[in-house]
Parts: sequence; structure tokens; C-alpha cells
Amino acid sequence: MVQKAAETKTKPISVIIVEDFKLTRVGLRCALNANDDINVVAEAEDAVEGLKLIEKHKPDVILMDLGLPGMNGIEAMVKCKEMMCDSKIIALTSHDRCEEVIAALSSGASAYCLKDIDPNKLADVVRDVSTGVCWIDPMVAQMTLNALPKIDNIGFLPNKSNSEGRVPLTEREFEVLKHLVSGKSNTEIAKELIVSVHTAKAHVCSILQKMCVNDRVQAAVKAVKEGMV
Amino acid sequence: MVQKAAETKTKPISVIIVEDFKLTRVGLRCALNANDDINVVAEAEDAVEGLKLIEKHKPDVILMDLGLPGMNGIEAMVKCKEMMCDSKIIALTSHDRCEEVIAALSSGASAYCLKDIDPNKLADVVRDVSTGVCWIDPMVAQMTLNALPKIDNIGFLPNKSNSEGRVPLTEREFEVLKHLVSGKSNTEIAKELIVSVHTAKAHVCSILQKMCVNDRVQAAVKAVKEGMV
DNA sequence: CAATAAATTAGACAGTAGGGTAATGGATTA
DNA sequence: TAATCCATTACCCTACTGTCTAATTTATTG
Repeated sequence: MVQKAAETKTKPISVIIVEDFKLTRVGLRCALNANDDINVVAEAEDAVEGLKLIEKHKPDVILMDLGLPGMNGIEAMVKCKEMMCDSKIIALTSHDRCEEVIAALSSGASAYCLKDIDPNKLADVVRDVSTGVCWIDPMVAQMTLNALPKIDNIGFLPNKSNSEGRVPLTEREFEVLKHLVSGKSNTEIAKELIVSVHTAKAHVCSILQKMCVNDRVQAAVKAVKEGMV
Repeated sequence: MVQKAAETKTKPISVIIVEDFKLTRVGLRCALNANDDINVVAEAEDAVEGLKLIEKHKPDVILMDLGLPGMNGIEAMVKCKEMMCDSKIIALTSHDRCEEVIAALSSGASAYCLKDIDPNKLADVVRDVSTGVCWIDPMVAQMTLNALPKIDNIGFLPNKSNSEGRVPLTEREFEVLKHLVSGKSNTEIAKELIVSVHTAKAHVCSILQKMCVNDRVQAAVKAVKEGMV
């Protein structure tokens, strides 16, 4: 496992653990910190504390237990998204109830692990998830896939209208897009990014053109539907 | 990578490749066979041939290109499931169209890889998938998660946005909301519903209040995220 | 029948959105 | 060095948004 750290000489993946059981928390920390490319930067034993730490550290990956006392893990993930947190979330639980799995994945989690996962495997999942991969435990993978809407699968001809002629957004434009999706006005976006309203408008204009839409509502809907944010 | 083969001394993971481009096929075979724990047992250049080989070899994992001539990959996966094949399927394509991704995953694929994946990573995915993991490429992960049904209706989110304090939209308002989400202006909505602009505005106003949002962008995003439309 | 809710219309008003054009400095690239 | 892209700012102008108040009609329900 540790060899992988040598392969990628970039800075380690920062991780925050939110888990109420002390022993499990220690176990997770040890298992992950044994990897040179993974660094557990903080731990919390409940969601409120966890959210504070997440806001402070802005980790690459969050290990979130779902069965937390008080605010549960799914609520915490929703709050996390509300505060425009870019961290990838791994839902960690011992349950394999279908509704819980779907609720977690549709509320912000990028991965779903059962707690009996092999520690080394978990490190792999952390790496995968940090790059944006969606990873779902074998025990619940099929039920998740079954929950996807069934699409009439005939008629798939190479319609490359999407990825081809598409102009990519710049980093700054993505930033603006996020705020736009959260419903902010140009004035609010400008205040948020500490630029003038003119700049914000310029970015929005550019976003609309690149996304081939007529107004910010269409841009927001498209961004949400295509998972750009 | 090869060390992993030593770790698991069981028999290698058998793989069948279904891909029309000869060069890609060779590339896949070489990349995978470089791993001691993975064994490419057969290759096909179209779906019909592929299905025959799959029935014959019953491989652990199938690497299925989606853009095949004749019967496409998604149809092939459906047929595969029909013949009670237990093989795990990795959908391999260069497209990132939402419908194609969802169609593939809901038609039998356990993983979705874009073709620019790192060969070593692909071997990892083959290993993961052979154990039943669901693995989705970063480029399309978010879009897939967004396609999952939104579940707020269970006890996971004991908040106000549910049946409790929420005022339900009327039928007409839902109609307006749909047009709103599609990016139409009040004028366009009015034209569509054959009412005056004043009426359309009145409905929109009412929608915003009932949905507890400040503007139509937030309404649209909320509607999409919660699967109201 | 009366009360209630929904759908419809209208006028007015402050604020916002989006398009167009143009200019500047910084960074990267050919 | 020149060319190009990006972020930034500015101004103008038209059109649209969201809220308010107010009125009419229709349907449903107690």
C-alpha cells in the first residue's frame, strides 16, 4: 500500500473522521495514517463538531459514520453541501438497509462502505474517492444500481453533441457557477468573491455562452443535472 | 500492482474483452495481462461474438465497450443478464452522456470507465468489480449519484422541508414549476399556459413562497435536487 | 347557503439580469 | 517579442423579476 505513496509525490490526502465510537475512530485513524499518502487531520465524535472541523480544515475526504447521536450522518452531509464544501464524503456504516444507502448517496456521499471493510481496502477507497470516483460496497452495490431509473436502452447511437464541441469553464467560472447554483444574485456573488458586480456579470455571461444556455436558471439546472457542482 | 497477485493466491480473475477497435483491444489485453492475478481469456469485436464467448467461458469480469457496431453494448448487457450470466460487467466508453451512463448502469454494468483511464487503475477496477464493488469514473460519478431517487421521506431527515410544515403546490403551480425549471421566462410560461403574464408571475410568486426560496434559480435547483420534476 | 381556496387579471415600482462594447494588467504560450 | 487567454472593471440600455395591493370568477366543502 505504502508504495503508492511513493508513486504519487503530491501532498497527502487530508481526511476528517466523524464517528461516535471511540474505538472505531482510533481504528480508522491508525488504518489510514499507516499510509504515507493519507493524513487524518481531525476527528469528531458527533456531527456538529464534525461540521465545524470540516469548515475549518476543508479536507479532501470525509469519513462519515451514519449512525451518529443527535444530528445523523445524512443530515450532516446535507449541511455540508449547503456550506459549499468540496470535500468528498465516504459514508461508513454497518447497516445495509436500502433506504439508508440510497439516502446517503443521494445526499452527498460519493462512497458507501460497510464497517467490516479491510483497512487496506479502505485506504484504496479514500484514494479513489479523493479523485472523484464513486465507490460502493459489494454488499449494497446491486441494490444501489437497481435504484437507478430504468432508461429505455434502445437507440444509443454515437450522439457526441456533449463532450465534443463543449468549451470548458475556467476555474473562476466554476466558482461563480457554484454560487449561481446556490441561488445567489450577481451582487451577492461579487461580494462573495470580493470583486465588482461588473466582474461577476462578466463571468456569468461567459458561463451562459459556454454552457449554451439562455439564462442562469438553465445554467443552474444543467449544472445540477450533469453533476458539474 | 503485481504484488497484489502474490497477496491473493487464489486463481486469477478471468476477463473477456468486447471492443471493436483492434488497437484498443490489444491495449486492454496487454494492460490487464501484465497483472498476474488477471487473465484475459477471450476477446470479441462485436456483441454477438462477445455473447457467445461469454456463454462459453463464463468469465468473472466482462469489459464491454458501449459503442459497438450492430448490437450496442447496452443491448448486449441486457442479453447477458437474460442468459443468467453472473459475470460482472465494466462499461467502457469515451462518452460521458448522462443517459448513456445511467442506461449502462441500470442495464447490468457494475462499473463505468472512460477510456482515458490509467491502465493500472483499470486493473484495480477489475479487481474491485470482481468482488462486487460498484465503481464509477470521476467524470460521471456525480451525474450518476444525482440520478438516484431523492429520499427525504424516511426518518433520516426529520426536518421541516417534509410533509410536516411544507405547503403543497397546487397542480397549476406544478405546471408552472416545470416550465420554470426548463428555463422559461414568465412571459414564455404565460404564453405556454395561455394566460396573462400577471398570472404567471402570481404563480411563480406563490411557488417561491411555498418552497421557501428567494428566487426562481433556487426554486429550480431545489426542484431538480428533490426530484419534484 | 356561506366560507374557503384556487385561478385569473391588472397596475405600479425598485431591483436585477443579460447583451454589447471596451479597456487594463497578468500570465502563459508560440 | 508577440499573441493569446484570463480576470478585472466600467457604462449603457432594454427587458425581466419579484412584491404589493386589489379585484373577479369558479369550484369545493362545511
